[in-house]
Amino acid sequence: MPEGHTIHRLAKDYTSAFADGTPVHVTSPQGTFAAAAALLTHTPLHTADAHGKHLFLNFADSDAWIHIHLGLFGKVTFGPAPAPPPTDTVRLRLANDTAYVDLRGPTTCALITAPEKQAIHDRLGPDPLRPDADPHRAYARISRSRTTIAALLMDQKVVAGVGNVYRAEVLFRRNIDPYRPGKGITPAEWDAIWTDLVELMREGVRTNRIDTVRPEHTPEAMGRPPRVDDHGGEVYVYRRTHQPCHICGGEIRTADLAARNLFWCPTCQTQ
DNA sequence: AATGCATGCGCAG
DNA sequence: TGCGCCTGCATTA
Repeated sequence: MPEGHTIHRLAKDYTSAFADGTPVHVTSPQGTFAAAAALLTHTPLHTADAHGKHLFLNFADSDAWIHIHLGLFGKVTFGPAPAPPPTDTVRLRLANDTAYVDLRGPTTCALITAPEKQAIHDRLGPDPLRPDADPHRAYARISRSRTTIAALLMDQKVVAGVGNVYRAEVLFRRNIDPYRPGKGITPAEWDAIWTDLVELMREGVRTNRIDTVRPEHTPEAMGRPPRVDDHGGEVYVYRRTHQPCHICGGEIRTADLAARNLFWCPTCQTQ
């Protein structure tokens, strides 16, 4: 689930469901966050903010923030009131008269101060989904680095919010060999990657899934049988190992890169 | 029932 | 580079 688009979407969804000025019932059935929940409960949610894969919730009359990071398998479930009895893995539940939302399995769910929140912003790279993002900051690091562009795109200090799916897909869309060192990436190439990330991730926020296949390459447009990728979006290479490339028909390859699975088409990605 | 795997990340060495 | 951590689901036995 969680790449940056998911988190920005969650910020919107938390806001629209709970930041209406009415008090929110905050609980932590699983227990770990119970003390903090008790401090915040019965106050209204004020704002939600997202930077990369980090989500922040702020409650009225409090300068503290709930800092949430979903990690690899954190999940958030929204539903209408009345909320069902929580299962014992629910780390954080918000509930009001109309809705509830449950958080399970996050790497992080902690109450932090405003300076601590700022420190997180400071250590994250520009986020293609934030209006204040400066892509040149990312390029300054990339253009100095001998690390592969595939690894750099996953480094949250370089770019915030890109995960394994967007990494693989944007490199495919730009025909870029994932193993090229960052310092070989030209300003024009980085500009194209960044522009593509902005477009793809905005679309991801809107649809709440990752679709990267251009209209002219859909199975219908290519005269191929319809296809459903098993993670809920239409993609070119992510988890399509040994399947035919939508464009050249060659086999999609996979390899370990920095403890993650990399997917790419060696025929198309030669730039 | 047990195992493996995942769109993540921080830490030790 | 490898390990642990958070959870749920699919696959294997």
